[in-house]
Amino acid sequence: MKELINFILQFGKLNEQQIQLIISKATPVKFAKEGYLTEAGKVPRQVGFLLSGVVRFVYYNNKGQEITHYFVGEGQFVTDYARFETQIVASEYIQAITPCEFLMFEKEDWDEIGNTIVGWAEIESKMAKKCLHESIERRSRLITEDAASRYRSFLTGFEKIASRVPLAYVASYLGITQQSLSRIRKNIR
Amino acid sequence: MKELINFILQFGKLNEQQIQLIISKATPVKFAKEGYLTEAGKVPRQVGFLLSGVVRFVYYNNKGQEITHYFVGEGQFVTDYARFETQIVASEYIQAITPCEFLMFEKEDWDEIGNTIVGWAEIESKMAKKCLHESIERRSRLITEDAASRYRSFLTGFEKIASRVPLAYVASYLGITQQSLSRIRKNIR
DNA sequence: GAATCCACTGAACATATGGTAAATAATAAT
DNA sequence: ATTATTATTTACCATATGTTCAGTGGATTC
Repeated sequence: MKELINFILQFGKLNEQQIQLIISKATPVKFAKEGYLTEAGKVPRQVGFLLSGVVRFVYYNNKGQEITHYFVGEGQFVTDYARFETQIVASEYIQAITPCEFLMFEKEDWDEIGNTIVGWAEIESKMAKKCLHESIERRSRLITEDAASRYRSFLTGFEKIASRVPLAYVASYLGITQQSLSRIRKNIR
Repeated sequence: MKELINFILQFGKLNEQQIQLIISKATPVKFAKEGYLTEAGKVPRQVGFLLSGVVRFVYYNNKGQEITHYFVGEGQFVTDYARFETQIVASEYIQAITPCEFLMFEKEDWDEIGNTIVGWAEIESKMAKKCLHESIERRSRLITEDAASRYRSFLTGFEKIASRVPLAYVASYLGITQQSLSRIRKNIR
């Protein structure tokens, strides 16, 4: 629980009562490897705070290609934010790459937290803006760096999880083929 | 003013009093072509709602290359959100590509709006999440589409402003050189 | 209206990455 | 252990895009 609270405290203050409210709504849930936290076509009903394991965000683009667009490791919230909030059918999958442990929040409880804790919307807004900023940075790398240097950025940016992610997913994330990434890895060492 | 209010109403409800508060804080401001709304190294003090003109978001990456990472046309808010909010020194420039007319909000007034209007943080949060979602989509195109098809996406996605943006900026946005874009344009027609 | 500047186009060659197909290596299943 | 399955590496050639350099056309300035 400590990880969860500390994570949130990065974005705003909470008093003891508010912390207790959050904790009271969190349910420990485990996912097996390759389990789906969110599936395209379904409405996301939960947000999870990832305690252990690695997760990827996946979708199929209009050419039917599977794109892994992000990885999340321990110590982050995981959900299809936009669709969770609006309760619209998701367009992406969130899949456990390794076995995962979450602290899970149901939509109703999450809403209660939002309605009860003054300043919660601001906390969420800050989280979203941080994600936005990171997303812009990632796009930037895609434009200005070649695949080898993007792979190096991946290795440092996802240091703790890099070794736990299959190469094919990493290649998709980097925007190259598996074969290219394999070639790059050979030349880097 | 109508454009401004309608834009905000997409993200949440406002009563008449709240609308009046927002209007009372908006100041019309004009920018000449190539003027800077925000400069890297300075703390952004304003948010502008763009009434006419086109603006680009620019930064210099660690290789010193100038990257145009986004365009905004009429009917959108324009600022370095994250830096404006946190009042941290900006890392990017926001530059008028054409002469621009804004409804400008000073930081203090924007804060007052935020503190006065119940539900404002939620509105901002939704705006940020929408931006985040678009940002992810753009990254996706970069990964899965070749330059020609990205250019076509640009033409439709920025239909109203495409013709007003110099080719070099578009090329930078698409992640290719000016020469490549020129070549692509030749082959598309 | 000449001179200057800037945006854009074009061509020739270099290179990174893709596509295809196959060979190994690692992991899981029996 | 053996087999079956999946993940990764390799090799070959095709191609999109980069790089460099030059040229053209349209603005802008004097």
